[in-house]
Amino acid sequence: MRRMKANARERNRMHGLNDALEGLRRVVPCYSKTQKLSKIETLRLAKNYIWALSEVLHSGKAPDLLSFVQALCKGLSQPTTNLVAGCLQLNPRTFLPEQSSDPHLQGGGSYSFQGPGLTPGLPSPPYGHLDFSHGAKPLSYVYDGPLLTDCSSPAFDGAPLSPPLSVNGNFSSFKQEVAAGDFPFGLQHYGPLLYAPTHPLDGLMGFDGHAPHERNHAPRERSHAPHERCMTTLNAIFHES
DNA sequence: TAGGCCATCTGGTCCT
DNA sequence: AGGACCAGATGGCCTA
Repeated sequence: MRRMKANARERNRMHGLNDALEGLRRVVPCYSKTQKLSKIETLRLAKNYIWALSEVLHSGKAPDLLSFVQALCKGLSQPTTNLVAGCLQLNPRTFLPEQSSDPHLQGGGSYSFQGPGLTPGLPSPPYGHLDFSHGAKPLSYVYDGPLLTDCSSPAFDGAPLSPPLSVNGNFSSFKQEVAAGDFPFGLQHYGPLLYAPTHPLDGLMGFDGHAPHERNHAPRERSHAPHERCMTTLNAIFHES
């Protein structure tokens, strides 16, 4: 009997852990209900995302899109990298050195974006890590197509991405909390690029089409303090640049 | 079929 | 003593 009770507690505990992880999935880039990131990839992407945003805050400058995506993808598996690239409507081959024809990407060298990287002393992921020999590239380098997101149009030439993903899944959980012009983390900087709608929040529905209010969340209290200060700072940074 | 991912069970350890 | 936390083992499911 004690063992059964302990098992039930452990089950509940793990469910709580999974719920928290699902919450994390919703706030990192590329949230999709149909193509869920694995637990480990969710944690890695979250770590990269935090680091990339911190870097933006620290530097006070808006990063170019390629640097940002590279930071996000550092240490991620190839499928997850494809997913992130697909979310941002980029061709992963344009920032994966082993797949690029760019002479700058050949002959080794390390990507100068000193991201979170691998924890010293810990084994490398089995799938390797991104190793860039070039610095940031202008946006036109990575993407020369129409800049408006249209999930129905081919965003890149044949790179496998199934099912099609929308960047709009990103930040979807903030939709109910953020007013127009107050987009989290200043990403309205990329509005014309990433969001087809004119309103910065119009595109926040993920491609699998659930609205945040459909989720079974208890109404959350808005926390104004550090979160909003952060947003304000980042908004200012993106607007200035 | 192998490998990745996951949920669950289980026993050990630590904390209250 | 009981609960929380952790890591190892196991089996199921899915995909390449």
